[in-house]
Amino acid sequence: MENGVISTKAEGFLSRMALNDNKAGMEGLDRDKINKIIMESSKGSRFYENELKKEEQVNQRIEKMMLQKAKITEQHLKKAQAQVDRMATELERSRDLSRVIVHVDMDAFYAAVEMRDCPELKDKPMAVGSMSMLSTSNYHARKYGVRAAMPGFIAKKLCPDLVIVPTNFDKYRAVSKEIREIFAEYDPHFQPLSLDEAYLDFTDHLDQRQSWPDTLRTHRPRANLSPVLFEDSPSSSPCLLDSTGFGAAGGGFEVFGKSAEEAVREMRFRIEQKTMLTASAGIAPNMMLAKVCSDKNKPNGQYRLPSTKEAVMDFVQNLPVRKICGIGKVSEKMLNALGISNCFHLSQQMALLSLLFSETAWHHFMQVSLGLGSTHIPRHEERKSMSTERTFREMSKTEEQLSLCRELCEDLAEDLKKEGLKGKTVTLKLKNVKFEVKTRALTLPYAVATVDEIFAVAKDLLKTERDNESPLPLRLRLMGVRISAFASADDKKPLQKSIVGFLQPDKTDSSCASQGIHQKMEKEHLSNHSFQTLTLSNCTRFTCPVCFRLVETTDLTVFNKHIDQCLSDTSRKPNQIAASDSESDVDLENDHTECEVAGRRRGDSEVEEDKAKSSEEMDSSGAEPQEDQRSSKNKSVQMALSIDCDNKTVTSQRPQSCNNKGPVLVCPICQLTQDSNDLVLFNRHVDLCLNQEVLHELGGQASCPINPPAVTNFKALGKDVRDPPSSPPSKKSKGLGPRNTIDKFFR
DNA sequence: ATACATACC
DNA sequence: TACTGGTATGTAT
Repeated sequence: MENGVISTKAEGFLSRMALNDNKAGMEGLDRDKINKIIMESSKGSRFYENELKKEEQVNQRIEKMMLQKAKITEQHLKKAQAQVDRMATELERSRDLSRVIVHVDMDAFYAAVEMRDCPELKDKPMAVGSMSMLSTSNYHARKYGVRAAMPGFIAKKLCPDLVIVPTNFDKYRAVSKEIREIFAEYDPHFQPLSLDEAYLDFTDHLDQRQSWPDTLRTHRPRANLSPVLFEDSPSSSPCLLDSTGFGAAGGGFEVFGKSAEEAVREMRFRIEQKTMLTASAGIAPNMMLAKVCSDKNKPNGQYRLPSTKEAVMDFVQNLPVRKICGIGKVSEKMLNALGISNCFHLSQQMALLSLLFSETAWHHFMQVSLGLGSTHIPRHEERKSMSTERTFREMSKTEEQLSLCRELCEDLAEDLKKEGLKGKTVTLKLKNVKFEVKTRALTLPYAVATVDEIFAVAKDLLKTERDNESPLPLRLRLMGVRISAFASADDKKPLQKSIVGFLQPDKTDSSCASQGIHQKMEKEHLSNHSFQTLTLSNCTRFTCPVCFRLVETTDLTVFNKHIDQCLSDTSRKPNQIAASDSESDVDLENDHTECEVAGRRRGDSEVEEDKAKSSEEMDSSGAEPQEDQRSSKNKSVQMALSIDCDNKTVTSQRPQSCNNKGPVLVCPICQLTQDSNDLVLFNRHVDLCLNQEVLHELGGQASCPINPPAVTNFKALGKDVRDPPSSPPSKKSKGLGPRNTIDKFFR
């Protein structure tokens, strides 16, 4: 409690709105006065009302926790304590103090860049951002309580003279590149956390450094630097304060020592020379501690925590929990409710925490309270999602929402393309004018990347939300689209393996199957191999992956020709695959790019089809041509299968060998258990799955995001498959012609 | 798998 | 007038 989360009764609740002065340059502010202004600026706004609501939720969580706590007996605690102690011993044994981990963080990065480039700003309170939101503020502005994540209009009330500079990301990125070049010299495997921040493992550098001659540790000011950026900086690097001319005349060299502190000081010196911006750093035996340390002497300072257990424990005990990366506003408040405000309390209450928090949470607390953290920096991790979102003034018109949605999908598709990624899960994010946030996601059985594919899903999700909104319209202030579940090598291999297994269930032909596993093949080749396996195991007839017809030949060339034919039919047919492009613009009345996603969660497609079509309707199902509506849904699936080749209904076949499968059929492609034991239906389902996979591999042009139905579920296929959203034909034929593709596929 | 909350910059 | 945008992860269902 002495940490003073709650300092005035006025904010007895609403800790989320109050000033967050847990930040360098914000010590000793008149918090009450500042909070009063913040509250007055916000009160009554929709934002404020929503914060109130969220605050209430947190309070209830805390209440629930306190009730739990009340039920805990001495017995429980004793047992928990024993477990905690055991674990502490275990963790203690794993303590590694041998690494030297550094966390570097540029000081007020965006603001500093702007000040550097506009000297006018240097002695003014300034912030980077807009009237709506600030990204960061300089130290002068922080004295007024102006800080990152505060809206500009409130900042202006706190500090009427505040200058707000718009963000200039390209510039920050350029500076970021410069500092990363320096980081790389100390640790080629450094981990960037953002444009201005990184973890480095200095251990190896320091080892080498011990044998370096002075010359390698000597650096000279390259240019005259302006006076310190921050008038109140506690310290500055030695030897760069010569404002009279070039460097420190003659004696402007500095030889840096061999210690960790010296190496880090050198790195910061070089950053300042190169960018005219200052950085702060923390040096510690692990990442968790290094991060806290870098904040300690901010700005333009560094702090080294010695690599001894005593120093670490001493440091940690006095650490407010809020300083720990991962403990934010809410966790802090929950811990405070238990009388825990620093890490000493944390260690004292560990048994209790183990009973009140999830395993991951209390394990984290445990590590923190022992001063433990990662001692090696994880290698660059692959991204797990990609998203784009936009805030705007109230938007209620369906057509505007749709076209915005499409725009977002376009941006996302473009970004995906840059990184060559495809994902299976599309998530739509909506925030209404009351600041209530909703996310709606759908996972497809295959990865997608194009605008049309993503939009088809996002639009469907949006439509569903709109349909469920009780007093229409949907009044939005933000929309976002995210894609995740990226297709990766890890993802593909087991999948392909299972296809092989499926195709040869009773053959002991291990040579073929194991080839697929042993040979290190690229994704494309892996699938290629699967089809070879298919054809080889079936010797005289090949199944076309596009039209599913059996081709009676032993000659791969002949078979390839057949597939080429099918594929070129695919891209030519104006009414089918390629049809949607010309009308891809959002058009409420004639939106034939609509691709219903089958198997939707609420199972409401039948309901939708019955709905009367209104002029404001996103749904275009009512306007769909009815010619292909079948009395038998079964038949529509067959139609779906035949689309790419011709109009004939084709029954696909599978090797007899799979007829001896047991009664429970699991599709090897989508992994879903099928309800029916009918092998014909089952085969058909697998065909559909395979077809989609393959068509996507062949260039992603030919299919729309349909969930291949379970054998008992044939919803919504007839229409969707015939009228899918697809890439423009021009794009399709470019660079990825059928000929090339197939050659690559089969050779 | 989905939805929502928390956290970080 | 006006309270972000991008990513990861934890928690609950």
